[in-house]
This record gives sequence, C-alpha cells and structure tokens, in this order.
Amino acid sequence: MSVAQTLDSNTATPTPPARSAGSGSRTHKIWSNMHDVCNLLRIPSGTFVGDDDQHFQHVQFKAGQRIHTAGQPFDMLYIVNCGFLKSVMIDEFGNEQILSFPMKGDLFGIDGIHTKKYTSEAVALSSCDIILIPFAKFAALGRTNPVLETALYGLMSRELIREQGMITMLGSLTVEARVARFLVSLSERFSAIGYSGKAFNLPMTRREIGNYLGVTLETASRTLSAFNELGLISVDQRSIYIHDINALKTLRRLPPSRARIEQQEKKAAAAAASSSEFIQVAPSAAMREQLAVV
Amino acid sequence: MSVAQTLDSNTATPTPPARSAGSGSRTHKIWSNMHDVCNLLRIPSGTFVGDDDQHFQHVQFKAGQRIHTAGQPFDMLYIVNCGFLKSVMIDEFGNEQILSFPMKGDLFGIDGIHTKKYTSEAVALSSCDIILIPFAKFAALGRTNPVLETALYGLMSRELIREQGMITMLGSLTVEARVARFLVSLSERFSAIGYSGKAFNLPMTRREIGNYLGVTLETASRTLSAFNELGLISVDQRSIYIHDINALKTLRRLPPSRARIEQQEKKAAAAAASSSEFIQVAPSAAMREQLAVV
DNA sequence: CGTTCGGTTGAATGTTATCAATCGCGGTGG
DNA sequence: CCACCGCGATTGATAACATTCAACCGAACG
Repeated sequence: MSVAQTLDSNTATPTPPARSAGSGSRTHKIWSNMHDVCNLLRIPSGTFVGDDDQHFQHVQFKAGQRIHTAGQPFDMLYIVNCGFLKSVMIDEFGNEQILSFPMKGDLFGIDGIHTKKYTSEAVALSSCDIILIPFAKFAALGRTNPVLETALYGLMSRELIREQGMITMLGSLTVEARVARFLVSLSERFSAIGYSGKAFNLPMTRREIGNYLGVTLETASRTLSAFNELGLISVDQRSIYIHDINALKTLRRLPPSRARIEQQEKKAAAAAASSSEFIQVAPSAAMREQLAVV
Repeated sequence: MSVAQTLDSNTATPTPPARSAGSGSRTHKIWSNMHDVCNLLRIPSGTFVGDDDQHFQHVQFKAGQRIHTAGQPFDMLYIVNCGFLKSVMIDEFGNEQILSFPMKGDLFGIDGIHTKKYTSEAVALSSCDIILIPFAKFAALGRTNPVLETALYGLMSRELIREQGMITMLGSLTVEARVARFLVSLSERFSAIGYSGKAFNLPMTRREIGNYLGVTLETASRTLSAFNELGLISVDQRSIYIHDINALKTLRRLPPSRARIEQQEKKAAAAAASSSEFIQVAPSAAMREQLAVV
C-alpha cells in the first residue's frame, strides 16, 4: 500500500535562497539534451536536426525550498524530472491559492512570460530534480524548428485548458465531486509517470488539498473520510488506495447528509445486532448505490 | 445613468450557423491591417517592416449567435472589435461554466491551439464585430518578426495569469468579494476601452454573472442588492452606477448577517419614526463603515 | 393582451466554515 | 531512553452561509 515516493519532512529549511545550483553535499548534477526534454514533455521529439548539442542544466531542491518566488525576474521555464511541487499564487490581499501540483514531466514558470516576472511561486513538496530551460533559448530554437514552436504554443494552450478545467471544477462542482476528481487526476498522473494509480501516497497535506480545491482542510479531511466510509477508497494519513475509480469519476454528489446519517445509523444498528461478527471490511454494494450520479 | 451599449434581445436566433461572413442585410465588411490589430491588442505595434499588406477580415454577429463551438476544428483566433461575448466551457457532465466575457481588444480562441479543436464555445451577448486571425498566418508572421512572436507568447501568458486570478478568486474569496471584484474589473475594462467606468449597463444576465462567479443567480442578485443597500452602487436591472469603487476594491466580506439584519431593523425603525420624511437616498457613512476590510 | 423572460425577494433546507478537542507520529532535548 | 513538544489529521458542535423552491413584478415581444 505504501508507494515509491519518500517525503522529506517539510520542517527542514523553511525558505532558503532559491537557485543555488551546486549547493547540496553530493550534487548529482546532470545535463539533459533536447531529446530527453522532449521525451519528458511528451513532445513528438521527432527529428531534431543537429540541435542535439543543446544541453539543459538540472538543479536539486529539498522539501520546503522555493524554485522561484512571485515578483522575481523571469528568465527560465522549469521541467520536473522527479519529485513533487506546488505552484502558489498570492493575491493582493495575501490570500494564497495553490494552482497546481507539478510532478514529473510537468512544465512550470509559464506565467512569467507576460510581465517578465513570475506571478506565482513554486515550492518543493519533496526532494526534486528540476531542469532549467532558459526561455529565450527555447524560443530561439522554436524559430528555426516548427515542431518545437508548435509544441511550445501547444504546451501553453494545454496549460490554459487545464486551468479552464480548474475554473469549471471550482465553479460548478460540489465539494465531493471536486475531491473525487482530484483523486482521479492524481491517479491518472501517477499512472502516466510509471507509479501505481491505485496505491499511492499524497505528496501534500490536507490543508494544501483543501486550499487547492477551494475548501477548508477540515472539509477536505471529512470528504476523504466519507469516501473511506463508502468504500470508494481506503485512506490512512497520506496513503491512499483506490477501490472504485469509476465511482469517483462519475460521482457528482453524495446522498444528502440526512440519508447518509440514516445509513450510518443502520450500519451502527447492524453492527450492534451482530456485535461479535466480522467487521465489515469491504462496504456493501448497497451503500455504494447511494451515490447520486444524476 | 444609461450607457452607450445597446443590447439586442437574447431571444433572437438561438443558434444559427457560425461564420456566415456576408450574412446580414447591410454587411459593413471591413478589413483590418496589422497596425489596427496591434493597436487593438495593445501590442507595441512598433515598426512592422513591409508587413502592412497583411489584412484580416471582420465578421458581424448578432446577440445569441455562436462564434465557435466546443469540438469545432481550430484554425482561427478572434479579436473583439466591438460588442460583448461570453466564453463558455462545458465539462463532461454537461456543466456549463462561463470563463470570460470578452470585449473590445480581447483575444479569444487560444484554447484551440493544443488539440486543434476549440474546447470552449464563444457566444455573442450583443451585436459584435469580430476580427478573424488565422493562427497559422499569425504564427508564421511571428517567426520573422520577434516583436510579434514575443507579443503572442505574452498574450497567451497573460491569459494564463488572468485565469489563475480567476481560480484564486473562486478558491479563496467570499461571494461578496467576488461580486465586488467583478464590478471593479468591469469598470476598469470599460474605462480602458473608452466607456464610463462609473455608469454602465451589464451586458449579461444575473444567471450569467452567477455562473461566472460560481454561485446561483439568486445569490448574485441578492449580493448586488446588498451593495445597493449599503450605498456602494446603485443597481436597477442591467444598469449600474458605482458610488464607492475603493470600498469595492478592498471589500472582503460583508458584516455577518445578524449585524446586517440589526442594521436594517434600525433603519426600518428610523423610517417608521419619521414616516413622512424623505426617503434616505444616499445611505449613511455609518452603514458603509460596517464593511469588514480585515 | 397574454406569454415569456429576467429580475427580485422570502422562507426553508442543506452545506460549509469555524471553533475546539483529541489522537498519533516524529523529532528534540533532558 | 523517555518525556515532551509541534504538527498533521480527525471528528464533533455550532453558527454562518448558499441553495432551493416559490411567489411576484415589470418589461419586451408576438
């Protein structure tokens, strides 16, 4: 049930200066070429004519470190080679809003292009290996390489669509549906990068989940517990096991709380009646039928 | 108090086929050159070397007509020359979410770049004059013209940032703050395109406002009424007059409903005591002080 | 002149935030 | 080694809030 990712504690080094290229003790500094980068980004890569002498630097970050901060001059895009991060926007009132959780293969830093300053900050949630992509260099390559240019426009457009989906989620889905969708999305992304899509550890806290989904940490926690009760998932602290991903995909809202309470009372009564019997491990199909999928 | 924009009824011609270039009776078909386009988009325009033979076609739409629909093959970007529209995303459950209200100078259709199909649809809220920008042509021009290329990346990045702001708004602001921000944003955009920022008509219905802000139409209506009560704005149907834009800018939440009710009772009592007196036209400063700006 | 649509408002209901208490784990320091 | 934090997570009780259902009004349109 446990999973590949090992998370450093978030308590270490709250906010060290960013971009310290050769900082760590053993800096397994690596360089990636264009081919690696295209593979990571899932760009057709195709035939790069003689551009293979282009190299891009890797940098390591520990949990809690910032890759870039809001307002910092923009010159780089970043690609995650491994590890987990959060991208956070801070509005004029100081409200923090998590915009995404970049992981392997994800590009971030795009928001800096317009004003030449990053408008968000990126923070490592675990140990991370990040590839630096100087934007000017990348754009120049695109000018002579139509495939790359198209890919770059496509990546920006894709990010735009992702955010539109985020807006739609926040604007029109119930909390349950948002949490369900969040789990499905994580599952699919883990699968895509070679981890298990059924059993994984959450790289983020309940507070971060809640912030991302536009609710409080308590509501996020309760919703996960509710899914657990219904047998859709098993959750224990950070570890998740997904039992019924289809239910999560189609879930729109949980049965009204009154019905849920009655359901629980029934369960409690049944448990009391047969007190010496097995604990119900896998929840009944009947309970799952309670899901409204209107 | 009424304003320049005149709105056609939304009832006319629900969904006629899009892109009928020479449809209307008097087709005031115009062509724009690169210079006009750059002015509209607020691109430095600068010195376009001999590219001034590039021309872009205008098309007119009436209220209710679609400019493009979700799933339609992508080949164009669109720039609003005049009129008001809404951009709507429809998710897999059929939920509609309004993503933006494009108006003069705004670019839309960017979401089609990635998958070569539009993922959203754009609908005219009033009579509109739209400029067609073939994306391939624009990208090709960018390849030989660094200023234009930078501008195009910048526009996409700007749109990304706008949507991030939208996410932050939906995720972390109260309903009151969202409506306030919506009004401020409209005001600033109207000012930017030469209309009054204090007195204007809303181009959209309460339902559309509510949808955009992630609440029901009733809540949107009530919130506008509350602002009216507090004297921040005057609202009557579609017409808006902004009395205190600073209050709207800094507003985070209204006083708790109990305090508001007591306030109203006080007002009612005062009105009853001096029943034959003037109706209180401009609300008291005391009432406005009730705004929590923590 | 009736019908439809957009808008407003009230009352009841359901949902979420807030406040608070508890638990368990991992680290630190005595 | 163990006691003692501090933090993340869970859960309960209450208050605040938004939605829903419903009624009503007025303007636009056929």
